[in-house]
Amino acid sequence: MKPNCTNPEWIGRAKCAVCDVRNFVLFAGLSVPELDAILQPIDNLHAAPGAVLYEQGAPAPSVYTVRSGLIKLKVDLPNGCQRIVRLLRPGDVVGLEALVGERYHHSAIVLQDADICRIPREVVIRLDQTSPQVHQALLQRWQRSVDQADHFITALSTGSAEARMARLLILLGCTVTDSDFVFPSREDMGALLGITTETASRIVAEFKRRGLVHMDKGSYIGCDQGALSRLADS
Amino acid sequence: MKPNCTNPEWIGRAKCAVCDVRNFVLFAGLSVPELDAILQPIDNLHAAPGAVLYEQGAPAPSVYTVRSGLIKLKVDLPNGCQRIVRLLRPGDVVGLEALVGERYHHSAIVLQDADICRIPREVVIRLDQTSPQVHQALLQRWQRSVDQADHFITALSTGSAEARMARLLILLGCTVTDSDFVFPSREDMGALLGITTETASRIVAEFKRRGLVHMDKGSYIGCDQGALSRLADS
DNA sequence: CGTTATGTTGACCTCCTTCAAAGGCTGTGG
DNA sequence: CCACAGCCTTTGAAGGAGGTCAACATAACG
Repeated sequence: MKPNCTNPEWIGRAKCAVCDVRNFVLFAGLSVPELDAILQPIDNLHAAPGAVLYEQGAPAPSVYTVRSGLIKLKVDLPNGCQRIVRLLRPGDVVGLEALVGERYHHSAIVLQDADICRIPREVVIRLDQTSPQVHQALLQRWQRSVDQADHFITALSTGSAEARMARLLILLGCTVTDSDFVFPSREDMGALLGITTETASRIVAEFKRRGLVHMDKGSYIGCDQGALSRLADS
Repeated sequence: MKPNCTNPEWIGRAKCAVCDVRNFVLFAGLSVPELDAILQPIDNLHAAPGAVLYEQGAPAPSVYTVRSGLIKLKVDLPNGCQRIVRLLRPGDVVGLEALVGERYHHSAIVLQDADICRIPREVVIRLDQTSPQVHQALLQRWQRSVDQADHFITALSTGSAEARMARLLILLGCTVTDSDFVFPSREDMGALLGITTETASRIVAEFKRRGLVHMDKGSYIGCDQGALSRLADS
């Protein structure tokens, strides 16, 4: 068995040179020698749901890239409530604020079994300065964060609770490539959409009754994309 | 009268070397010779409320820096509604997506008399590659966009309409340095907070009755920051 | 001075929250 | 294997917050 990031058994030093997602994550475009020079401080992590990558307000020494799984970025509000402001999926970069600031702005928590690379900020800063490709990729990731935040405003924080839920399911449905996909908890759905847990539960239950989503014992099977899209545009 | 960006009469070629906001906008850190080399294609614009810098989906040739005034970024939703996803103020950069993409993602519209510099994307891209200071400033501006978007999610799209309005007034209150500050229309407030125009009007009227905000014929005078903060944290 | 946008207010009703209780799944220990 | 606790989901009932539609007031403007 050769060490390979795609092997779930293998945790530890990342081998980005043989990493399947290398081509669409941060280091796309680097040559193998370039990669070797910076691989040492990079760690590959496998995290189960509930694992915390970092906490809001904590010192920010590292940036993370998501190789598989699903991560939520959560903000604690002054009144004690919580709001999820982003969902991060394979190819996304987490904690970019580490490159320009001292502390993380959110708490990053694993929602679905995740394979993650942790990269010291100094490594990324140096690469950003020496490699035009990495630099360009970095700008694109930053813009991607902005786009995702905008999507949370326009799609998940606007309109009726039903329409928001339909849009969330469409967003999540895009990730259904592996069959072990599981729904977020109703509580997380509420925090994603700015509604209560009960309302989230009611709407999902109603969708199931209407045949818009199919699931067996909590695990996702499929959904009626057309009907959901119609609800989303209402 | 020497040509100076801070002179409202003077519109046209920007003289960033003598620009008062140079030190806190994009080109901070550049030497005067460096500035001279890239000033030619930069235009200084003075825009009245309602002016459109660019439209959502249009080709994106330029980036803008805000020297004074207030700009809104608006998104048109599939159902015909509109949502404001950001407010941009002096020191902010507008249309960063031009640097990594072909088209603008929002419509940028002037809310309050604005003084703006329009910079061709090629100029910024070149500076980004040649000047470490500009490069660093660019990353910070991008992160700032993310932070502002997050703030729209957590502060202006979460909680009761009353609490959102209080947070919006606090946000706007920070800009009250000049006395010609004017409130956004109730319609814009609704689009900012994800509520209807009528609800926005009701809440503002109620705030005025309760003495939380003071205004004379639509022009802002002052507000009770303490009481607003208490409402915002409810 | 009429005309048109914008702000305000009322009445009604829908949607969502709140509080409460019941049902289901999982793990643990007897 | 069963009993029980704990957590999450579901559902109910009541109330309130906000949307909708309409009328009216006020300011802006030619």
